[in-house]
Amino acid sequence: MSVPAGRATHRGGAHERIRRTTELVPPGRVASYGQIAEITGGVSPRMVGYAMAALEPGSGVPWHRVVNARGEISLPPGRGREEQRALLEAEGVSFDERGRIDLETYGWRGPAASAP
DNA sequence: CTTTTGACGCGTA
DNA sequence: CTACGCGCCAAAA
Repeated sequence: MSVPAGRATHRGGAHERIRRTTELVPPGRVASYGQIAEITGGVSPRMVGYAMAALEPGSGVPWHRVVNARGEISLPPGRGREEQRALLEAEGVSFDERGRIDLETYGWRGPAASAP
């Protein structure tokens, strides 16, 4: 164990771990920033947002499946808000009149839900 | 080394 | 329902 100690079990960028957790979200489902943070561990919901903001186009990360705790798209208009909604609707995710997603229906159940 | 820049969540009124 | 404040931390220049 030649690890410097401190930090989580793995080192590397916090963004990298967040990115990996985000990639676990299956199509047609959405996860909140807080949920991604909780699953990643050791990071705050804020950090997830910061990590998403640092993503590059074509990174392969399903960033569009990350929404806020209310089931709304957090991106500001003109910054990809419409694009995120279009991507989600293409996966079968429905929005209500207020532009919100029912997390009880489309919310991701966590990595355990993907594994029997 | 310092400074800048952000895609949140939650409590309280 | 709205509004405001606080906590939180990293990566890039």
